[in-house]
Amino acid sequence: MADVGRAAGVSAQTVSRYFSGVGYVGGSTRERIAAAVAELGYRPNRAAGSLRARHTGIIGVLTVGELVHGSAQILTGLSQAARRLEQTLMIAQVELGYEAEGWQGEVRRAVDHFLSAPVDGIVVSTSISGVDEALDAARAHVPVVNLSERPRVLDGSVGTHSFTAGYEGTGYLIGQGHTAVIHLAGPATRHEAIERERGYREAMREFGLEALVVGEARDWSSATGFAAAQQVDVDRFTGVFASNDEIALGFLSAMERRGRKAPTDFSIVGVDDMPAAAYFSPPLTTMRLDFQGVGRTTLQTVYEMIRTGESTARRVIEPELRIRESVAAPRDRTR
Amino acid sequence: MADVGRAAGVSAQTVSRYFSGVGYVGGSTRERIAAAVAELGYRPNRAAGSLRARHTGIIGVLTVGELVHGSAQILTGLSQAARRLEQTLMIAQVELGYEAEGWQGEVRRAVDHFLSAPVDGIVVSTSISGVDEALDAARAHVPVVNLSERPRVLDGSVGTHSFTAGYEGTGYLIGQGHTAVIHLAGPATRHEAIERERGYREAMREFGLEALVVGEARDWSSATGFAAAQQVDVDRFTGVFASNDEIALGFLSAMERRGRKAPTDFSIVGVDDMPAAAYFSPPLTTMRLDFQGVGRTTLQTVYEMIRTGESTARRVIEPELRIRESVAAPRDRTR
DNA sequence: CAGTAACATGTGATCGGTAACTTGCCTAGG
DNA sequence: CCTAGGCAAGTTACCGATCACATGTTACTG
Repeated sequence: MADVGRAAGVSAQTVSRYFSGVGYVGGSTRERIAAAVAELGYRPNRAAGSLRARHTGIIGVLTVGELVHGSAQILTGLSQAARRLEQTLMIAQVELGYEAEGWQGEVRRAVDHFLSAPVDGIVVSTSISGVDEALDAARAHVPVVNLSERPRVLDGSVGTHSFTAGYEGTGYLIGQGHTAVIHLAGPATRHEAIERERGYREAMREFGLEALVVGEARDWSSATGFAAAQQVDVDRFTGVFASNDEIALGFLSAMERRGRKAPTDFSIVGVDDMPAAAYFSPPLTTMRLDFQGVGRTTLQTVYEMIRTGESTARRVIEPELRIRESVAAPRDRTR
Repeated sequence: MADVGRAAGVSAQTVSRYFSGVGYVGGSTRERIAAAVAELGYRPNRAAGSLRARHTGIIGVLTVGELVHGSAQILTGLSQAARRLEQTLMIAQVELGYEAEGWQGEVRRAVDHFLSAPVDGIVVSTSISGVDEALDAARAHVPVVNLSERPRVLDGSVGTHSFTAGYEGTGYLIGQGHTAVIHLAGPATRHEAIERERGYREAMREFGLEALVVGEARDWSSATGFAAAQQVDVDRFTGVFASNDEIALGFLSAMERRGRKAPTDFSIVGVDDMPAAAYFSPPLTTMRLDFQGVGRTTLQTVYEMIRTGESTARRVIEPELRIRESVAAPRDRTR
């Protein structure tokens, strides 16, 4: 900055004002600085600036496991909003191991990494049981926004409404006349899966129907749905509520091998509305979740918390039923 | 650090040595520092450190458009490798507009943002025609690795081999007896799409067959494949090579509406091997691309370039045929 | 036993900015 | 005519680390 100042015939401090926009810089001075900047190819060094200013404009994003549809879309939304607010995203990924021990340490490491950067705030994308605890250390230093279905601290959290997705998805099936509706659960470690199942159970209970959860999921993959379809008794259900589209796809695939197609032999609804879902065979009726929107409001939320120092109230994004062709009224089996 | 040093009875410089690992720190001193660090909850400030040290350990990742299967997996690979090498990823996204003008400026803005951070290196994930030029400014300051099919500067670039994907995917169809093979192209702005088409054309040419590209793609989505299927003459082909799995899915879906199923009525092969592809109806034969691997070697490459200051030779990851059930020998139409 | 190398630590300058305060000018209001 | 306040800059200290260099100790070597 001193060099630029010299070239423009002003002090470094004035150049600093020119870039930061705080304080006054005269019109002609402004032009001379701009010229000097262009000529020298100068760019301010944010690492230096943030040292004295005590904020970096960096927001840490913690992701869990590989980026699949939902988390990738969330990240897309986060980075859209970050660009608009001129914040920088620093990402750290923790591998999702099944040995409970290792990954808590991983989270702590990632948090340390962030605080050391240092970041102005942290968002935890895709939350798992137990992250909350590992995050308390960070809360003391910077705002933390939890993108979670069941955050331990409600304020300053954002989430989709997975319970509603489960409740309405199942309700739609029931509304079409299905009474034997089974559920294909997602991984039990994930809050989204737990809430969707809870929504399913609640809907079934309200209508006096018996809930039945099929299979055991280790992940959100189609393999999970495929495996569930292989062990299910095809005569014991007419409706299926799947915890996500990918699982629904696996189920569809396995049922096709067993000679059953939706919506004639059974009906099915998923959750997510991944882009491919509209082209499944049949096109899948599903509870759409606006992941990009979730990402955007999440970033907006940390940003506000950073600026104001106060937690905002919990924000929730509601799912929306997308009717396609995988659901029909059940055939009368007694005939 | 001075505080920690005081608590441990040493100078700040020794604490610095303790953290950085360069220079000598005695055993008992090391323990006292560790104790002081734990007690004070101290964490070094990397923004400060990098100011003097003149490197930040941050690598900028430029992504284009929203994170879809390929780019999301690449990012996953990048961040896995980053964690292992103790590098930090800073991501910036540029929106993929169709007004040629705007996005060149966007790239320049993002590069500026990176250089200003400042980052030690830049990787450009998912390259488009013209990014190369916008990147030259950055090359003067830090190593830039281009994740591209046709980089303008070959050294220090990484890519998948899309040409091979096109060539072998088409070749497989031909090998199964198909002579009328059409191509569902990807967006013409993307190098991957161009190379896959080139591979397709080359294979057709070698066998003396006539190439036919159907439809016009604006993106990689299923809608593209769906639209192509609607305008194609079903009697003029038996084989289909799609530029990616998603497009193949759209095509499958539209053909099913027209009463044609693979592999009985036609055969089709895609590219990518997205997780869902194995559960399409029918399970899709496709050219698998190891995107996570691409991400990992890309990050490894920038890292080496940062350390050594020299460009590495171009690295290419080869696709691999995954045979499933969407391809069969063509039915004899004359009968 | 002097000389040298490895070990262990400290001192002062410095990286590139920003905060806080100060100075000087000009205009408007009482 | 004096003063308050907005405007336009400059001065100095400081953010939290690392670098280059200096110093003292111990161990080994010939």
